[in-house]
Amino acid sequence: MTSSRPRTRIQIKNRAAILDAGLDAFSAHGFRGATLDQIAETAGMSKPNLLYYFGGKDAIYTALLEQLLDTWLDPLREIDPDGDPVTEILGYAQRKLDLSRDYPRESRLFANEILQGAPHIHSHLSGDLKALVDDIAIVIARWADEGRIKAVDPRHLIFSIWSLTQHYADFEVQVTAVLGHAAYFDDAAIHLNRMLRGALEP
Amino acid sequence: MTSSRPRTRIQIKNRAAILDAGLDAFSAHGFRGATLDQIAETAGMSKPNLLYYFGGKDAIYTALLEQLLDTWLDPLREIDPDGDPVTEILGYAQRKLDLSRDYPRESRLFANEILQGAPHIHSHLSGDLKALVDDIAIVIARWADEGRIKAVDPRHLIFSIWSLTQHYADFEVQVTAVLGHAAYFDDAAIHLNRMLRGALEP
DNA sequence: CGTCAGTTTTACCAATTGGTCAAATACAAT
DNA sequence: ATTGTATTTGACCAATTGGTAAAACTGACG
Repeated sequence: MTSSRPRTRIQIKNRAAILDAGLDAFSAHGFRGATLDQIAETAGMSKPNLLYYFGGKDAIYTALLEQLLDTWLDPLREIDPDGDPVTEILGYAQRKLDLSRDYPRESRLFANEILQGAPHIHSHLSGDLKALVDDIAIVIARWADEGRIKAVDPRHLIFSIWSLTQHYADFEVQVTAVLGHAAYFDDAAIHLNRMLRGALEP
Repeated sequence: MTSSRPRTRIQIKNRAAILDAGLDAFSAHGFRGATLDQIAETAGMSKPNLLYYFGGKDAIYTALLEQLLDTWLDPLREIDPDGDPVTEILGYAQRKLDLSRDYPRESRLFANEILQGAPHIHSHLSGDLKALVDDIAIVIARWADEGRIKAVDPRHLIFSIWSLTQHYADFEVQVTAVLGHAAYFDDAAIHLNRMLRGALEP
């Protein structure tokens, strides 16, 4: 087992290297498709050495998922129920798009986990995540009732924002191939802003 | 090697069973994560028997991808440049959503392939797919120029429709967990129709 | 210098994986 | 019934996989 917190500098460094290598592997090949040998090599150490820091493949994967879920929902929590509806929703979409741009591997790790049926985080989805979405949905429903945004299904609006923004990380290869160039996040931001504004402004 | 076309009834049946089992496995675990043993068991035959019909793991995967790409783009081709813009675009989105509902495994297979960097279909993406999107983009750009839909980046609009609709297949577990129930495609259709209409109608 | 926890390496293992081969069996046409 | 082809099986294999055990090394501190 892994001690709850790393102590020495070398532990901090090596655990970070392993998690980074694991993120590479798991986000690209999924849990079963990634191998410890591959992770160890990317991390620049031998497999037994890697296993000195993490109890096993599961431990690396679990650590990555926990670390991810911790920060993944923050943008949603930042929505201000007392703010301007369109500004708040567009701001949330922009923050999610920023996450796709800055943490594409994390986005793909999450996508892989969901694609595989979310075996490791199913309880999180129907627990914490559902509760948070339920809260925000009430706010959005109120905004719609007050006529400050167009009528909309709050939960499906949230799904839409998730899909629209995560797509640019998860399907990066396809987006790049179709566009013929790589730096598309600014254009995506303009497009999503304009499109969502059109969909929301009464 | 596999003969180009199956001949006997038993070949047709067994090849279909293998492809179906392979679709289960590959869509859930990706190429590397799926195993021949697993596919053979699901298909109800021994591994050597399976390998009598397909040259190897790659052959099954490739056959699935080709079969998929063949039909995946059809909805896009059905867009009528001379039709009503909003009707055509909303109709396309609806057809894509129908695909997500009726062929979720195929959608996940595609998502897995892209997540892994599209090693098997990269040339298809920057070839056929790009060419087709380029064509449609011209039509959409004209519609926008003529003021028949709001100003929009045509290619990013297509990405948006892809992400919005495929999300309901690829992230099914998450959608179900957050909603608390499973039959959501009718609601999704209403939501997407309303949202896209708001984003497009001038 | 010696010591001792912290770290790394070498050698290894059992299970799984993709795949082969030849023998055995089912089946269709004569 | 017999023959030739299509199909299936059982035995097997080399490579890879996740993981272990113990020896060897490192470096800070008394």
